[in-house]
Amino acid sequence: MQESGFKIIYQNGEWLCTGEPVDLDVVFNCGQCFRFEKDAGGYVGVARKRVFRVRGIENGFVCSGSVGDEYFLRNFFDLEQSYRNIENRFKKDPVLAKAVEYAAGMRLLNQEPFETIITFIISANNHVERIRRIVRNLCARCGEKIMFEEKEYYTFPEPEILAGLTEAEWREVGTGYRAEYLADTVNCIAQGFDLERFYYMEYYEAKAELMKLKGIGPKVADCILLFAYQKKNAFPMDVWMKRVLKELYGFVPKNDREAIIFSEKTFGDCAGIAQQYLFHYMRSIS
DNA sequence: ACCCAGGGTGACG
DNA sequence: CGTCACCATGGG
Repeated sequence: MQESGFKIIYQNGEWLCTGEPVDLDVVFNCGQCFRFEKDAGGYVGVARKRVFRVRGIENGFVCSGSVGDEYFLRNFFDLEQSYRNIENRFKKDPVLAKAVEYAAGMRLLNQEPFETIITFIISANNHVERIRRIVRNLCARCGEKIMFEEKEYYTFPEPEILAGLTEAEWREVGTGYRAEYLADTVNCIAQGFDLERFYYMEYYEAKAELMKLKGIGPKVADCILLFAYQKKNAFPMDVWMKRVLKELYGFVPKNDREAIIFSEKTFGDCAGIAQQYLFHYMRSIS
């Protein structure tokens, strides 16, 4: 891993994080995270029970609010990893170069596993804006209220809380036919299905293990492994990525397995990061 | 009215 | 192993 050289300074009640250019519009709209909303002063959202505001500055960003400590920022914004270095590597591929140019300043966020699991079960066969609304409904109904800048925000509910929801109540939140999967998976986790082990588990084993949960197939498992467990070779193969392969690389795979093999060969060990640039780029030009 | 969305499940060969 | 209907919801 290439060091990014990020420096974090706490001054005047704010956390200054500088080291590489960061584009918050890309970070929060590239489809990895559904919990941060934009306003005149940047983005505000909740992660790991902390409510905070982020705004972009030259060569970095600034956070204010209940951030807590420096370690949280380093982890959440993946500050140990140099994305400038990755972007330069990706630029050798002419297609990726365009995606990187469009989405420069992207960073993968390290999100909380349980939240990521639930969110991406909801994401299946769904629209980004609708996923946002469903997650917002869920948090407002079951999360803990936190006041910030005179507004209400809600934490993502713990497994024990969501285990109390009936399938009908999951439907009321707007999850549709996924309600059955969600009720089952949440109960499984609340009863002890261990989520910590995936941090240390090898990618393929972790993927197979995650897919034992209802509502988690190959694609959703890859999203969870990429967005929560830092498995940067995980490559979520969704409809947009199939369009990328077909329209930008002229490759039409017979099935998902073939598509993933092509992607591994083309994008290497950081395929998941490449996927994120491509996902954002493909959606923008469609 | 029709098509689509960061797909997964279960049934059937 | 691969294929395929079906799934609830709302926006274009």
